[in-house]
Amino acid sequence: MTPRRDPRPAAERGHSGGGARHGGAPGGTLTGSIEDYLKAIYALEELTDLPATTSDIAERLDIAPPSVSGMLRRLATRKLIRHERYRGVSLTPAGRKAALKTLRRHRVIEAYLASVLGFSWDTVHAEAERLEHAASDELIDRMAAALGDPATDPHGAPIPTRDGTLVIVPTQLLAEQAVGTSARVASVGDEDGELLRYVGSLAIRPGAVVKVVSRAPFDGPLTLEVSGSGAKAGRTHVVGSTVARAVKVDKPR
Amino acid sequence: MTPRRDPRPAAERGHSGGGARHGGAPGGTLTGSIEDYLKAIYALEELTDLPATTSDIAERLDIAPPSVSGMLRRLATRKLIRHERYRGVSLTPAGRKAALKTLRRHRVIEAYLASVLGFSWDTVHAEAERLEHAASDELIDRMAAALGDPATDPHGAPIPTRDGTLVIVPTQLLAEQAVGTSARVASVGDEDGELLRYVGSLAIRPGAVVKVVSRAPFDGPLTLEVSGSGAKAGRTHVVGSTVARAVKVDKPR
DNA sequence: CATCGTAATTAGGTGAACCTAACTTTTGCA
DNA sequence: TGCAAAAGTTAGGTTCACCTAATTACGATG
Repeated sequence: MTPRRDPRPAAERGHSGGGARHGGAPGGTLTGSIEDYLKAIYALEELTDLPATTSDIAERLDIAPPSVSGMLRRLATRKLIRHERYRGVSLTPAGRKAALKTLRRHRVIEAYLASVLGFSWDTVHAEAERLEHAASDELIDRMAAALGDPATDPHGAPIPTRDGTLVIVPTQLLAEQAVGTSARVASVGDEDGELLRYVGSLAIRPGAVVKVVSRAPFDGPLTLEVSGSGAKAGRTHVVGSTVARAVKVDKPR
Repeated sequence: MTPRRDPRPAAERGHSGGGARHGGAPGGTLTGSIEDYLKAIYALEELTDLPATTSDIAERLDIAPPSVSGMLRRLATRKLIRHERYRGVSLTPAGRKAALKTLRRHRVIEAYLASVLGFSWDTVHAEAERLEHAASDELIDRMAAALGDPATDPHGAPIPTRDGTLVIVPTQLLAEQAVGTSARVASVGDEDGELLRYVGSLAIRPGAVVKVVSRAPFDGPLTLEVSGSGAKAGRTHVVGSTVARAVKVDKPR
């Protein structure tokens, strides 16, 4: 029960304000905040294949644009992003690596919570969002190992490997499937819990096979028919055009 | 994949600096920092049955005394402690409740990491120290349930229940046992990983029965003999006077 | 090609949680 | 009982990550 901490000259302890207070940060020296920015920039780059813009990042993180500008300067100083003033930002290799590491943390945690601890897929995101900044590499690896190193999280999103590789299986938006064809749902957006509860109730989840019955123009809603033999099989439902990504199938497996 | 966050008038978002940025804090509205202070104050009160002093808190948290003074003022404002200037601090019922909640988080996490994910008892403390501020009540309860609501953590410390009750089994320091008597180890301090590896290697852990062979005066080291039938049984070892708490036994169970 | 709207930045500010240096209160001891 | 050492507090400063208001750059359009 003896505390007896190290008697460093006190000038060398927590010293710098706010952020990560305890020395034992999980990954490198990145604060949760920085990890969130990198994740957002990564996601935006993925989405558009173009440099992420200040206002997109701001909207995504629910932060005012000037705050983003300031943080981008810091990230550029740390060599995590390239930033051309008034243009946009893109991740450096170091930044991408950090982003993928955080993404791995997030998705491993989601998978573990859902598989082992019985969390529903609409609640894992919020929980993972906080835990991903506190969990050590060791913990993440043990959770992943306990699941047999899963390839995807509960929403179907691929989990980057320990060495930072992300296997991207090409998918299309369900809305991009030809009307009348069947497709196997690959993934569903993970952030909107309400949406997840809704599509879950329709049995639209990764692995489900659905047929696109009709599609309204201009990104309008889709009408889907759930295939297979479940209780919900054969029912048709109307959903938004961006709910899920999918791969075409010939025979419903 | 549509982010589309709430378009509040922007004056109502993260607004206040540093601390907990996203609204979804796990417990109440307490930051990790505040929880750490309350835990420390609780531990010091337990230890001495007297109000905790500024410098004790400072030493325990490895923070300069003036920083503690400042934080104590904030904690008093929030009605979590009572603070008499130049005297000391004691927890209010609200503060004690918050401290016990954090203690529960910490110990449930330790127990889970050790039992389910195979962490060694000398590494769980550091991991729990970070996770306890990020885990939701839901997660803690599910982890506890997965273990059948354990009564103690891997170091033998009691785990407060969901409703904030802490069952205290009276124990004495091993050093306080009469020489020649046997005692069952109840708990070992959880913070010092190196110490834990050492006493672990001697098979001194909760449940182990040891005999106090001799004791040097003035809180000097103890000589112990490990009872039972393990590989280490019968060996004698010399350890510090504060390594473990124990209860006397007549027949080694 | 001037202008106007939007996006991005700079300027200046806040609160949290830390720090050191200087000062005050308490306490232990001659 | 008096006074010095120890403990605690105040004063003033830093960094971080946010904010609003004001300004500047860009790019589309008449």
